[in-house]
Amino acid sequence: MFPTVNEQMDLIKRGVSEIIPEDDLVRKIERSIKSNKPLRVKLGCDPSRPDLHLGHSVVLRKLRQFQDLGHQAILIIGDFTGMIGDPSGKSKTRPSLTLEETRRNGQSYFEQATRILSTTNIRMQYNSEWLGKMSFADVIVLAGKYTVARMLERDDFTERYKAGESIGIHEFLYPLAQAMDSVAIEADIELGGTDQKFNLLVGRDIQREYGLEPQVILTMPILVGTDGAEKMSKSLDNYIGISDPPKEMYGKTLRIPDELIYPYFELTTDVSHKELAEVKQQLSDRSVNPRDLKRKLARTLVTMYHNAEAARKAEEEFDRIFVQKDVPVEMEVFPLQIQNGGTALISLLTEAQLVSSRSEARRLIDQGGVSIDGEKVTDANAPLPTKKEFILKVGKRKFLKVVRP
RNA sequence: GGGCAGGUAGCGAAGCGGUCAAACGCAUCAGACUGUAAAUCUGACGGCUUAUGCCUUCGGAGGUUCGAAUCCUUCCCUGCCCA
Repeated sequence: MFPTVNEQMDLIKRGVSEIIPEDDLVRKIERSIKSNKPLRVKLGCDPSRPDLHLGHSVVLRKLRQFQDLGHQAILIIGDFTGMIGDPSGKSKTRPSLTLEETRRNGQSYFEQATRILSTTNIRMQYNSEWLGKMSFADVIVLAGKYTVARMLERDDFTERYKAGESIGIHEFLYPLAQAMDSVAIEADIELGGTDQKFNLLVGRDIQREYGLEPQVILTMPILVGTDGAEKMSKSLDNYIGISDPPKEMYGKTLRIPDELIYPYFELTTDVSHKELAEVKQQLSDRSVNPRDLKRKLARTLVTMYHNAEAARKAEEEFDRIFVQKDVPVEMEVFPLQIQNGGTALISLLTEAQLVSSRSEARRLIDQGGVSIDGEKVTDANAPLPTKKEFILKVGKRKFLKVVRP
């Protein structure tokens, strides 16, 4: 029923950053084969930001591989911490989510995750189920199993401590809470990004404390965002969402810096070892225009999350707009209200929400960022064309078809 | 509980009675160049019917002053040291 140990390890090791400890993993797999029992592979999810992007896909894809090998995927929705509200770091005390909201987000997370995961051997659990039942005494007992010194080993704690920044006591509790998830579901393996390494390791210690066999931890590289600098995240707006419409997904991909072409191929697509090596070669000897590799990457991604036809169309549209400098085939239509005065263009820009303030509209016009039917508008007070409809372009890629009633 | 140092625009960080909507850097946006890449250059970067004009901002609330981000009072928040 299960592939052999070697076959399994071969697939599992692909693209991972670390497996700790590797021989324990081998042992667990051997035992799973012998007893014909799937391993429980855990992945924790944060329900406060339910929009999944390629960054999440890296670890989800790894989880999918475990499923394909016949193992059991367990998604833990961290609704408990979501309900408390996590004021850690810079983010001002995040309003706590209600139970309803966490459920809704959890559901949405699940739906998106199953664009990558198989729905057959998957389980989703909310951690409030067990964390919510713990008494204060239970928490103190749990807290007693770890020490401040060990907590401070975590990189970001060390740094913040040295820098004299605040660290809330509850922040020490989160790794422990996460560890309790592993205890509750008796995880065999826990996946996470490399930035999760510490938390995952705490899980091992705490499982041991509760008399369980420690989980094997498996970390995946962190995907750099489209800005080429920071970790991909929605709040930094440097992400490619797995639910992004084809055109957007294609466009965003083509806009990534060249250095990301290889890592993106490696971490977010299924291309074979051979193709990967080829890409690497082509990038280093410049035998292929990096743009073409990027186009291939973009097509691959759109095909994965949509389909080949969508990818073809997205590429066509992209070329149309940016290579031929033409306008999109379809664009949003804005019915023009009756306006008077010479500032109608500014009003139009704000009303259509293409800019956030009138000052911004003026600024854009002054800088040549606005055009009507391909003609740059330089005078903010120029009247709008009187024709029945015209095309407004704002910035590099915002188009609007304006029609008169 | 005591002492000290801080809280300035998305972030970092100047300013310490008028010339401050607030230097500078980063991020961002627009333009040029390109492969809508990178790098580079130019400009913008609180809001308003664009105006050598007005309005709202420098943790909160009061106060002193012709005038406050800058001085005083008080409150809140953060860090460090001592207990």
